[in-house]
Amino acid sequence: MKNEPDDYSIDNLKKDKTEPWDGIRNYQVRNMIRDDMSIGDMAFFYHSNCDIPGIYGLMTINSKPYPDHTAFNKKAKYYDVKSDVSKPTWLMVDVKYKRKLAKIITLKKLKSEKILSKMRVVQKGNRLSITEVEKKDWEYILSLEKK
DNA sequence: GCCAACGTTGGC
DNA sequence: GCCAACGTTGGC
Repeated sequence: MKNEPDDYSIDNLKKDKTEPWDGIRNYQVRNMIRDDMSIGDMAFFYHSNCDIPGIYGLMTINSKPYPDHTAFNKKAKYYDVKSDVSKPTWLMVDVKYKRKLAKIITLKKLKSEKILSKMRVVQKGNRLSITEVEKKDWEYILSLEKK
């Protein structure tokens, strides 16, 4: 799950413990939140659009999907006039801090690993802020932390 | 800051 | 329903 550290980083989450992952305004990602996420699922916290893009920490999904109320707030950055309170377009989940990685797994590193080349996050033109991680890739990435 | 890639919008 | 124009993402 990507976020810009200038906006909200792994250190912010460490301090806050849990946080609503709001601001998703992409249908593919919305569907992933709606259909594919369960409480207790693990996720990587990825820093994007920064000096060193990559995986910085681990967190867990800590809620069921629920309406992203920031879409109803005219003053919010991600206000969406088309999302109706009675039938919300956008959803979010709460995430819970687990730990920071001992070593940042950089995007550069991910790209250099042939075995991970099928991961969406390393593919050209991928713009999804949340992408699925297969179990084998998850485990392989965690093994890189210890190298 | 540049720009490729992609999603969304809206005229037709 | 097509597609040009525009906006956004995010690596570099």
